[in-house]
Order: sequence, then C-alpha cells, then structure tokens
Amino acid sequence: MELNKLISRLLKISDQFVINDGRNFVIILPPKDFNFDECLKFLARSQKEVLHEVRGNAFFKLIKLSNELVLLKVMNENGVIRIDFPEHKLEQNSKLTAALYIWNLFDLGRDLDNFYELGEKDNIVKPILNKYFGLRVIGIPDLFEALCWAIMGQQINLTFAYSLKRKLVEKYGECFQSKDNLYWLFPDPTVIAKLEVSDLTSMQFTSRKAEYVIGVAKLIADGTLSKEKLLKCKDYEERLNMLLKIRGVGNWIADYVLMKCLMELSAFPIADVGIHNALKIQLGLDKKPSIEEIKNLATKWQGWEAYVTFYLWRSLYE
DNA sequence: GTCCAGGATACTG
DNA sequence: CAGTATCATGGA
Repeated sequence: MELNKLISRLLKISDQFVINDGRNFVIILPPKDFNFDECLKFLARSQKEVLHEVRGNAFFKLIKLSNELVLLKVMNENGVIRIDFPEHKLEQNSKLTAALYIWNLFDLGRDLDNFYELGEKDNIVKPILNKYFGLRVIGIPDLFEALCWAIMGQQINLTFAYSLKRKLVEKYGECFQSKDNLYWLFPDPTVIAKLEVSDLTSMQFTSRKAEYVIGVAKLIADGTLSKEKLLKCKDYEERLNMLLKIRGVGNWIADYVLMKCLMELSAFPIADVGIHNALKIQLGLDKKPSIEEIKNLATKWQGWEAYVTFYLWRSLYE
C-alpha cells in the first residue's frame, strides 16, 4: 500500500506522531536526516545485550507503561518509523507514550544543522559524519540503568560488562515472555536498594562495584536523586556536580550519564578509552592521544561533544 | 604469561 | 597533594 494512502487513513496527532484509529501500531515521522538502519547497527553492536534485541530489520524493546509491561517492535517502513505492539492492544494515550519514548531514545527532536556545519570544518568529524550519516545519540532514558551500566563498565572490557549486566537483570529485573523469547526490564532501584554486597559479589561484581550500585539504588529509592532533579538544575555544571557527589561516580560516569540519559550535548567523557582508541585510529597515530591533545582537538567540538563522542564510538565496530 | 579493558577510590609517602 | 595499589575477569 502506498504510504500516502496509508497515512491519509490515520489519525494525525501531531507533526511527528501518527496513530491508527483501528490498527495496533503508531508511526513516527522522523526528521529527514535520520537513518534508522544506522541506529539499528549501533543497537546490534553486542550479542550479549539483554535489554533489547535486534532481529532482522526490527528492534524489540520492553518498556513499562502505566505499570504494565509492554513489548515494542520498532522498524523502518518506507522512511517512517513504525512501532508495533505484538502482544498488547493499547489505548491511544499509551501508543503516544510509547512513540514519545522512542522519539526521545533516538534524540529525534534534535536539529543537527550546527553539527553538520561543524563537521564541514573538522577533519576528524567530517569522515565519520559522512560514513555514519543519519546516526543519532541513542540514549538510556532510565537514570538508574545509565548509572549502573556505567559503574559495571568501569575498567573492564565490554564483554564482561555485558555479562555482569545480564546477571543482574536476569536475577532482579522484570520479565515478559513473547513466544519463545524473554524480554527484560532493568531492575527497579527499590529492589536493588535492599540487597547486600554479597548478593552482587556472588555474581562477579567487585565489592566496590556492588557498594556503588546499591548506594545509587538507595539514593534513587529514597528520592535523594532523580532524573527530574537533574533536569531542574540550571546548567551543565550544576548537573555535573550533583552527579559527582555520588560515591562511585567520577568524571567519566558523570559525563557518560549526562550524555546518554539527559542527552546533554556538551557532555564529553574525555577519559573514555573508546574515545582514545577511536581518535588513535582516525588520526593514524601509533599510540593513543593524551588528554591534553584531546582537549585541544575538542575545542572545535564545543556544544556537540556528545555527538562527536557517539560517532567516534560508532567508528570502533563493523 | 602479560597486558589492557567504556574508572574510581583508598591508601601512602 | 601526587603518585600508587586495588579491584576481578576475559580476551587478545
């Protein structure tokens, strides 16, 4: 069926979202510079990922909508993003909420014109911008998940980090079964807050990491820390400082979380070895650049550090 | 066997 | 206050 014909039969809720009257899906009209397949490659970067699945040309994600677990199937259909609900019959408001979730996950509201302009003038950004054109920063909307994922990833290879995450999620997260597949939600902080350090060391966390994760869970569970509070801060500095007060959170995690959870454009986890390796390759160096050298390069990236970082990470695989 | 992974903290001189 | 040890495991 022709796309225009299809859309004409849909109820248009806003400029971005189209919701079908009768059928069980919702369509997002992404900006024209968005490339779903590029984002899919990022999502498929690890076979060990437990919190979503890429199968064929679709991306499956379990989310919680008004206390109900809902499975999303997200795919590209003739240049628009289509979200199916394979196991649920949803009200329009729930469909809209799911669409907003995906909208924010892919940072679709962002106008990237200034980033492209920057790319024209920068020899490092230009080639990766062209090569992965259409890629957007893909977020981790849940603050607790973003913090835990970063803590788990400290100073270990990503394979092992994924293994730690899988164990945590499969033991303490909620689960939904569809056909022969299980889909998981990241554990709730109120659950993790009640754990002992030994509950996590028994699944190969270091005792340090176990303390950090439980500590963060407690802060979020008792309301001391929340995404809302971070969003209310007046600027980047204030948000950074709020995160740096947390035990286990250093500069790398603070910037990582601002970038991936709050979609902060100026966030730049400069200590990240992934950035170091990507720059080494991009610049053809025989060793990784120093922090000072990177700071120097990054003066040209002001305001778009998060996007440069994400494109550099993308350059590390496939 | 050695070295390094998407670091952060506690300890030491 | 800057250096250094420590964490725990897997893959190259």
